[in-house]
Amino acid sequence: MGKKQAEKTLSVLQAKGRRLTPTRKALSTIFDSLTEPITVTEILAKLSKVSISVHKTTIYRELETLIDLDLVTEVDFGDGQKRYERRGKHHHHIVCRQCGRVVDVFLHAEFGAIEKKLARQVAYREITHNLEFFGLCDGCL
Amino acid sequence: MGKKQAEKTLSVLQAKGRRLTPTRKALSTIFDSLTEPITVTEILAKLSKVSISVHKTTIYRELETLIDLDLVTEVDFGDGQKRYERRGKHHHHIVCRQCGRVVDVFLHAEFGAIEKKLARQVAYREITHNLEFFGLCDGCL
DNA sequence: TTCGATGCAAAGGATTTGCAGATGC
DNA sequence: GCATCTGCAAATCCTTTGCATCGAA
Repeated sequence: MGKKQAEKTLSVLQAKGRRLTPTRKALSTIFDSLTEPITVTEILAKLSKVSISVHKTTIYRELETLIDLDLVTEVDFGDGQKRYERRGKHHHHIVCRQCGRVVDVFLHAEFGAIEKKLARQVAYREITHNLEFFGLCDGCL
Repeated sequence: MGKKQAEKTLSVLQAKGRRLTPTRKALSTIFDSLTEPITVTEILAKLSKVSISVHKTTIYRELETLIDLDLVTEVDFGDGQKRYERRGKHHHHIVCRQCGRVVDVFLHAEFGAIEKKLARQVAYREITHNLEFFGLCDGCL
């Protein structure tokens, strides 16, 4: 998926007056290597593998700034921990209930129609949504 | 919406060998009065209003059994606390980002089509989903 | 030098677990 | 009487906050 977006991320950070710390560089690289949303614990593990020891709190704060700058988004699989992925084309995910494997799902057209219909049904505006699918992947069947 | 489903709920509980405790009766009545999914804290507050003092733990355990018996479902608005509502016709919700007001949304037809298309795209089976909408309600605009 | 970044300890909030005592049936 | 319920204390987990120190620019 994304590769070399790390540089772009870092330059945005710099443009916004943030500093290019080692942690920040490493985290950006990690986001490039992802194929699915990642949790804070998983981020710490990956940093550890590269011999970078950072405090949990720092990661939470780092993610907060990345989200503020629209570089990263939060993903909620409803299992009590937040996941994060680099912001890109809007999409959803399907998660295997057994092994947790995640695959991206693109449903632009279909979902656009649903939101339009919804806007006609309810008196709400500026509608957004959170949608995730769950199932059993081929490997687990 | 639901009224007098309390009795049905209680008879199912009884049929499954559960006891009809005061808490259980009161909780069932509360579920009848709901117009939107409720949190554990809100349940405790409602019980308190009827002068019933129950421990938080009991409510968690009670909800667990109600879910096991398919009488109640969990709803996730992604704000860190679970919500519950009596199980009925499958639907979604739209939540006001400002005041939290919740309105039920029914999108059977449309969503059925989406899941079919999804099944063709990915190698996952027994697909379910979690979908909630957010927006600003007319009162808050 | 300066202000953002970081570590550490502690606080918070939701949910879970173990266990002894209470109670519906 | 017995199995289920319940309350209480404590433990977990994830995330946030306060504060003093460190370090990038």
